[in-house]
Amino acid sequence: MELLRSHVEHLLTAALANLGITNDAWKPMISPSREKEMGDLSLPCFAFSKQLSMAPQEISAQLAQSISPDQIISEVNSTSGYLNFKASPAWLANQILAGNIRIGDATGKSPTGHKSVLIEHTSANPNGPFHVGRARNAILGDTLVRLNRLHGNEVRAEYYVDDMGKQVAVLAWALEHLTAARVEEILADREPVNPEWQDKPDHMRVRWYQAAQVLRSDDAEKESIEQAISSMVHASENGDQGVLDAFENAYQPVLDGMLETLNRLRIGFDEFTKESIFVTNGDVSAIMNQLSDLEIHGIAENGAEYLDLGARGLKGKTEFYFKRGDGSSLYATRDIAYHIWKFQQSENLINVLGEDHKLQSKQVSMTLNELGQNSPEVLFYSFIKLPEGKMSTRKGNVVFMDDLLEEAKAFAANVVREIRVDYSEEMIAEIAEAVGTSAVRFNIIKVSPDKGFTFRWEEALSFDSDSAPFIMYSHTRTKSIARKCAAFGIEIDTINPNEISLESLDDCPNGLYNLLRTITIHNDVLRRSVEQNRPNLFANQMLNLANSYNGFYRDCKVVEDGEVDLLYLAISEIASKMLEAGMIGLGIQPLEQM
RNA sequence: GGGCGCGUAGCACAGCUGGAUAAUGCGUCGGCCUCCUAAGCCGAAGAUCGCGGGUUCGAAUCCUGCCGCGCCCGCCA
Repeated sequence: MELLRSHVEHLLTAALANLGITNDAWKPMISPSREKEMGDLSLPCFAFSKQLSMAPQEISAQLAQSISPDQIISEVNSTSGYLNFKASPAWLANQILAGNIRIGDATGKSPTGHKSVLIEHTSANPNGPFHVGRARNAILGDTLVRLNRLHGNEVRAEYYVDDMGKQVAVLAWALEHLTAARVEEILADREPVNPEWQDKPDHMRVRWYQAAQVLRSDDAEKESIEQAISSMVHASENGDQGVLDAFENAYQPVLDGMLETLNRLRIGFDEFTKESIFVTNGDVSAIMNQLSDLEIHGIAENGAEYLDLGARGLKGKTEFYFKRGDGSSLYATRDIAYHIWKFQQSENLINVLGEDHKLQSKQVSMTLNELGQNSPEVLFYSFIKLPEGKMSTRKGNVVFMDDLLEEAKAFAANVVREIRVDYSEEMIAEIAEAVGTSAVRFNIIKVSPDKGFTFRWEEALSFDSDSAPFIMYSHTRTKSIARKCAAFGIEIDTINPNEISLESLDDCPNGLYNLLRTITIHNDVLRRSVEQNRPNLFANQMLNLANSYNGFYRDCKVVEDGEVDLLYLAISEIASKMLEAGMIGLGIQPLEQM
């Protein structure tokens, strides 16, 4: 698209000069045409009106008159004050066939070196299985990782393991002090564990955690329990290796279970960093000392220390505490140490956080700035609600990701079984797994992260035109065509794009023209999506690409009467590769057939 | 009470670096399988872009007030 833009700018510079406009202020005003019927790029002429004392319609009409179509631009027209440029189909096809449109690779094997990015996401407390709400973080974060790779960035995906807070302490305490029978007795009034997950430690051990939570609020001994937990927390914060080991033994199997769920969604990490490291290696106390030297630093009566971020413009609650009265650190303090370490790994940091972390994140960023550090980019997302209200583990008002994935797979299997009667059960299972997991991911990333949305089973399991299976389906059509052509003895890889005749494009079918145009802007959308950390923009582009391919499929028969149209085949193959790369970028699993 | 975010057809949402007739899916109504996979395609109906004010040649988009919803306002994580 950049090439088209610079060509249009070139044509316009001359045309506008004739009207007496010599500055460049109009250049950023050239934008993709909203009315696709009219053109690819448009220039609104309203702004020239005053300077030229002419009606905008008249200006655009005169400009259209003075610019004649060429190899690249097949049409220049003027409507209601807009000057529209339409790219020539043959030129578009030529660009695409010549490989000037980047297909990309989301696997991270071939970063083209835009920049390096460290993305931290998920970082969920290892105390129980993922529910749909917590999983939004992982899906959003992993998609960001993939899209950055597709864009050519070198990405490292990080999970920050909270291995020393109260949550782990509660879990460790429970595992040490409660028998299985006691746990079930305490949780007698709750839903039992789904037998399906009886061997999955995240589902099992969360029972201990939940039982402990009950005891902490109701039990006669709750004070001594609280004391026991609190002393474990303190010991861990002082770097007590015995306690830290006990914590690890408690949470590691839970974390493994959680990662198994993510793995099924094709979500993985390059590195796990434990919070405790920054305490045991001394970073945290060094930072507390630095913070104590800052001008905006303050001390409470009991010796606790804070920064007065109000002095730096923070509104609302302005004291940011980084040290407790007993001298120990807080979560946020350790987070600052973690960020400083992360900045040593990469200049560009992105965090994925729930909206409940907004204030905390702001405080951390401001403090980092005080220490002369940059602040990370943060993608915040709103929570997923259930029709009955907020998701709450305590009320049993949750949808576990493991259950959703099973449901999605079963639902997909039913669909496949119904419409592909000749498929084996093995094939059906494979397709259903891919469709189910892809659909779950896509349904979460297609909506804007700052929109809180309500989880509904019928929508999560919807495989209609706005979903991953729609994209997957278009892609399998490309595969089906390729197989058919191979059966005719055509080796796709041996086709030389330069030898394909573009003559037929003088009368380009609409479906083909639309596909060419969608392919051309594909990378512009990707760039925007990555730069703005908004995966939903690219998700939408992928729907458009699939939709355009379907139009091409309708209008252009690659194989007809036993004859293969090489131009159509070449375009179909490029669309296929672009679909596949984009699908991997969104975590959708491409299939040969479905 | 204060801070941040959201409010677009019956439902769910896109668009928000200001620009043309507000895009899409579900649902509703109608059409397309002797033709590369119909999980598809084509068409119809359906919107005072929460309400009021402002800036502008032009506002769903920017500013402001109000209303509604969400999140936060721990020496928790």
